[in-house]
Amino acid sequence: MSRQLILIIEDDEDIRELLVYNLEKNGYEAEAVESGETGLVSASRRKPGLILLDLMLPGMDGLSVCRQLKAGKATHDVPIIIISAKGEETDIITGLELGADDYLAKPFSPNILLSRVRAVLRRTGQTPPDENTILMAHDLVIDPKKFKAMLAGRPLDLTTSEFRILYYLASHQGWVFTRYQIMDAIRGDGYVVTERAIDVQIAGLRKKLGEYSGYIETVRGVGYRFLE
Amino acid sequence: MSRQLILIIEDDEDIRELLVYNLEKNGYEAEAVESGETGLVSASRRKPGLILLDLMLPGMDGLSVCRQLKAGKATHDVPIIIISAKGEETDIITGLELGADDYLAKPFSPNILLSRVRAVLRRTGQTPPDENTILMAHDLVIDPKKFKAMLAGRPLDLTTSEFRILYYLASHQGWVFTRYQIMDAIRGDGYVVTERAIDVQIAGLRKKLGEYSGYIETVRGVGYRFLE
DNA sequence: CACCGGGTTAACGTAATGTTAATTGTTATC
DNA sequence: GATAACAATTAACATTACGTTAACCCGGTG
Repeated sequence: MSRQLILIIEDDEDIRELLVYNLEKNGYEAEAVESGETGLVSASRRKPGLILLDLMLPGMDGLSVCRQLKAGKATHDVPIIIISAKGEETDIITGLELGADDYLAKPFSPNILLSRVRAVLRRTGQTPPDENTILMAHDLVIDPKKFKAMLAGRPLDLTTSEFRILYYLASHQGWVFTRYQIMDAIRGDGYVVTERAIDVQIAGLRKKLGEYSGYIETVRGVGYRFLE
Repeated sequence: MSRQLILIIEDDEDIRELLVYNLEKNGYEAEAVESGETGLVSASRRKPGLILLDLMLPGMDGLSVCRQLKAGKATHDVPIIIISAKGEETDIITGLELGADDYLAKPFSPNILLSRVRAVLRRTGQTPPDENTILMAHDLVIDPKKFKAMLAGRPLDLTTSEFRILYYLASHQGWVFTRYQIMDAIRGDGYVVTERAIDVQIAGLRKKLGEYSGYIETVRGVGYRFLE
């Protein structure tokens, strides 16, 4: 395998240099651009093995870039690590839902950066990315374009919210999300509900999953996760 | 990296010389002062890599020195090892809670001294992990995003509190924590419980760690620490 | 308007977890 | 080796978090 190219989309020059320096020192090839627009061009031209994407960009914002990358034929299976400042929780969640693989909170140390990079590359290297944005997890197939989910071959009749919850959880298998993270993801920022409301949704989902209800695990004191 | 400077604040001349001698013999640069006041000045001037601080000082007492060091902009991330005579366990605990990294009970052997010094210096060289980095320690892997801990390849079934304690301790290997520091870390500041309550949690953890229960060491009279 | 599907809440039972207090075991010190 | 201090352990008890049901709310639609 040739050296991995990592594309950095980040407007802050210091951070850009820090990233390039550390990645190159560790044997990666790094290219840095400072705007979302050039990032998109570069991504489809050079097909990097990984993209580090700042969410806070002047002009075209990070989330749009993320969306476009995931929509582009040439780039939709390039893994993305989101870089974000603190207090951008909602954006991180949206980013993850859009298909980002991980995130990195500023400020971060070189060590953390590298371990994340390695982890993502290891993960995505093993499982060659699938054709569409269709998500497959165990016996579950979720097609966000058609808004349809199939379980072991039979279609699942889900409400919109149920679908979104399932998609959100399943798109990050094994990760635990708090009830409020889930709510943010499906209803938008700061939507206020009782914790029980989420439980009820989960209960509905599980009922429809039938014998596969175990796909959604509850993590006591924390939240829920999709089985890994 | 240049030679590490170690600042010693200790009024007893014999001990001071013993320390300087042993440290210099092992390649460290050592500076010794005999009062808290001069210690503070020297600390902010020369920015040592480590401070050895006697708690029993004439004039300004050691705990105040510790507090000031931790309050000072230039010195607050310099690691501190407390030196104390026996029977000052209360002071050790306050010192640790003020932010000291470790302690050394008099009388101590050169070997112990050096191993503590090395341990602290090694630790401070590495960047502390943030809330969601995967942690690896010995045969233990802890993934806070998945809320999952693996021990020698097998998943550990922990309660939330156990998980938090383990993560907290393991993310600062070798660090001694008082029972209340541990509680503060997992339940939030000022949560009130009996000391025994923490012991019980630790006991549960150790049981689940099985043959690896030794990962959590008890430090008599002080608290607990994760094996280094 | 009345109905319907989807979503939320409130109430309550239950299982899991955490805490206490009492007992036993261990370690350090004289 | 006796004593005191501390830590581990146990079992009873208290608390918390989750799951579930049923009632309610709301917007859309016949």
